[in-house]
Amino acid sequence: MAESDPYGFELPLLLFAGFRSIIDQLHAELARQGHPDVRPAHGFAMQAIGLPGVTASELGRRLGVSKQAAGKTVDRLEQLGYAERVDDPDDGRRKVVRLTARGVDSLNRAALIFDELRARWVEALGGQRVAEVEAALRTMAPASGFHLDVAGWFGS
Amino acid sequence: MAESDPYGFELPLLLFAGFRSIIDQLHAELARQGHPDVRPAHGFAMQAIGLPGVTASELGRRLGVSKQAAGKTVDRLEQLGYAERVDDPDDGRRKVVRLTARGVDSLNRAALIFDELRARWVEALGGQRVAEVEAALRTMAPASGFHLDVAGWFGS
DNA sequence: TAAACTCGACAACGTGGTTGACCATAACGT
DNA sequence: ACGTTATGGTCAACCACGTTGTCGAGTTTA
Repeated sequence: MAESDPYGFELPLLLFAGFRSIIDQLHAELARQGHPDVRPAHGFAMQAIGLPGVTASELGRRLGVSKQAAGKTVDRLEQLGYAERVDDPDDGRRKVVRLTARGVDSLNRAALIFDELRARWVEALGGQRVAEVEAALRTMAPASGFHLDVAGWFGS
Repeated sequence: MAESDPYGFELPLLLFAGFRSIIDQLHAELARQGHPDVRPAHGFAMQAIGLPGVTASELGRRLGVSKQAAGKTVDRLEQLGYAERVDDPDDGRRKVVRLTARGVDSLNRAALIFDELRARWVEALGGQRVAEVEAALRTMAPASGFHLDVAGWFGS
């Protein structure tokens, strides 16, 4: 049992608050830099698409959602000008989703902003403490291959 | 600039993975203990309702969403048997949302499970390291009064 | 008492998730 | 070579949860 000092429910709250504060700051800065329409979900989807591009089905697998849901996200990204669908010449069924120049730009900027935000943590806490937090989290919750169906996961 | 070791984008991923892993374990255990239908969003809403109960409008304020959205969440909780609406005798407009016995039970169980999950972190990392993580997060992202419109926030 | 505010509800809509169905195309096993 | 199976993309219907706008009923306040 853990009748230690803090209540156990604080830990998840803090983790979420940390996550949310970083993502909010990212998108505020992204908006300032010419990408006001990107939502968190779009950023994660674009990250999953990557430079080589993917099919909608594969995107669904990476994001942990159905291919139909992935298709809808691609629709949205296409409509916002961040991705495009091109026919695969080698496979008549496939349409490869690729990032547009604008999509790549947003991803590059996001990477820089993330580095900058982490630097602020280092400023406030020291590099060692931030590294310790990361190490602790890596131990308890590997961030590899997790699902990004945040909206659906939390709600319904 | 932060051209240190890890890429900055890993930190938010780790924070989210930590949050999600705790919440997922909580709900797996909650399901095992007789509450299979509670979703994360419901838990947060019930936490915001609390033992004294609130009006839907006030709940919306606490959760950072519109009163209509809060009302829908209450509909859902009512339908699941976790909350009920009772007329306020002192104010003909108000209907106070109160947790049912089942709602209170789920909240009590959740508190115990949260403590237990934190204890697992302490087992794996040591009490001091967990406390340091919490302290770091408290510094960077106070968990007080934040918004729980997770689904809407992440998506649309 | 009249005006202003608040609460709860209804409607319409946007976004993103789900399943189920369907057709076109590839890949595979006789 | 050909029929079966698997895969990819899309359409339709539905659900959950958020939004804004409107409205009637009840309270507060000037």
